Amino acid sequence: MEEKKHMVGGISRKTLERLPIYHHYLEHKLLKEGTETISAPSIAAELQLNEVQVRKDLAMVSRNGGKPKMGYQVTELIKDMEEFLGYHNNNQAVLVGAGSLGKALLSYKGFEQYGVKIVMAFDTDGRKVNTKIGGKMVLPFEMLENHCQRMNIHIGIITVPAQSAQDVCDHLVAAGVRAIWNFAPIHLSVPEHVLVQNENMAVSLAALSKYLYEAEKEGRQHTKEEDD
Amino acid sequence: MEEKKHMVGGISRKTLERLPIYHHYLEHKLLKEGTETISAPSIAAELQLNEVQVRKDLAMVSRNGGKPKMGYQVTELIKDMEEFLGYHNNNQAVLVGAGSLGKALLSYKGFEQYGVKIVMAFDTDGRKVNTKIGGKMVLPFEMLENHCQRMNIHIGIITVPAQSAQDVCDHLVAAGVRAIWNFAPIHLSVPEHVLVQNENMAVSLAALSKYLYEAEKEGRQHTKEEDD
DNA sequence: TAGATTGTTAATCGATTAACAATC
DNA sequence: TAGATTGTTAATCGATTAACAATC
Repeated sequence: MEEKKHMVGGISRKTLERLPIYHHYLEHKLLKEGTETISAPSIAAELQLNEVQVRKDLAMVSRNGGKPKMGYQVTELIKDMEEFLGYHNNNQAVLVGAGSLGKALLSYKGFEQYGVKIVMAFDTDGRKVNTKIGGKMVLPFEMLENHCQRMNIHIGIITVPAQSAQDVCDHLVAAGVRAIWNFAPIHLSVPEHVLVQNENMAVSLAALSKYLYEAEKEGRQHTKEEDD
Repeated sequence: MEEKKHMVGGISRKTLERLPIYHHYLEHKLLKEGTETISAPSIAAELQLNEVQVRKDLAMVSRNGGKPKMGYQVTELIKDMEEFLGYHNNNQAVLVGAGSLGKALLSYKGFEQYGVKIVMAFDTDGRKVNTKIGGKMVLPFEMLENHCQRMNIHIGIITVPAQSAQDVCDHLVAAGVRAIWNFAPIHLSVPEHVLVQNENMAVSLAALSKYLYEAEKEGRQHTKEEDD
């Protein structure tokens, strides 16, 4: 019964994160240069990744594999990646919390390409309710469960403040949502069958800032040593 | 000379990501319950993390450590975390690309708490230039280098489309920026001394969607087996 | 004291990287 | 053929988890 959480369909989360980067690179490369075949080492060099890592990732998704000396057919590789990533899946998602971050996600065009479509939003703020953002209706929060159940929606996005996030989460779960993308900076408690992915914007920037701070501290020390 | 990239000031990236979660939990707990001391095991239980992991993380940031049987002083622990994370650093950042994502980041209140402040934005779109978003001026892109140099800004945020990202990145580097938070879904080439942190919204959602898809596929298989 | 909790050392686990035989 | 590239097995590396002695 126990599943390995970091593996999904035999593929690691890390690989899954790299695939769209390859995909974007390949599409662009193809469009610009019309290259027909490409090798793992050349991708690795371009994206500054390890050769073996790229080879393994590609081996993971490629149906027919590559040919020694030639590499992979670009168009075929792109197709295999899209298939693997579920570009054609058309999963529907709802968003709760039409604040500035919610608005940005509603307006963001990049999701549909990956097979996920945000179909509507919910908010408790009367001024936002019944407006359209990014072409999607913002509905009153009370209608969440009804709509999600009727439309059989399995993905929920939480962009409400921390204090209401758990409540929103509970309603999403009650409405049958199985996967939650959480932007509130708190830990959500959910039943075992529900997936939660946390995304904390502030954390990312804080980490970057901390890195910079430490790097510059080390830099100053080096400079000092050199001055001696 | 070679540095371990995943370590910064002796702390791993993973730990750095967990610290703000502890911080938020502690502040909230303190505010709500007025608890004076807290133990690593109780935090671990609440946040569904491993006990040892929490203990190690806390040992990393805590100045005076905890007392056996008692645990940590909550207020002290909060202070140590803030100190460690650089809440009081007041790093300045600029953002390039005032599209919907850029707007959301400009309006987001959560960054300043972590010691980072976005002070202005740049865009090439004449309709956006000289407006204010989230209280911050949007200036013409041509003024980027001048302003960044004069204000000695070291953090840049890229929220432009993929095709202009490398160009924007080059300008930021030329302007003296040392750390870049990149939302464009491409690999940026930068000099060795510049830190790049990639953030791809679509990838996160794609990964979640893929997980869900696989989980449901497995679920269906189980159901089938049970049906037999 | 007894026992909860700390801090640390050792074992495990996963992901990355290196090494290499197979092959076009 | 020779050599670039693939796919895979083994070694390394980091992060997580387990075990345990120290201590209040």
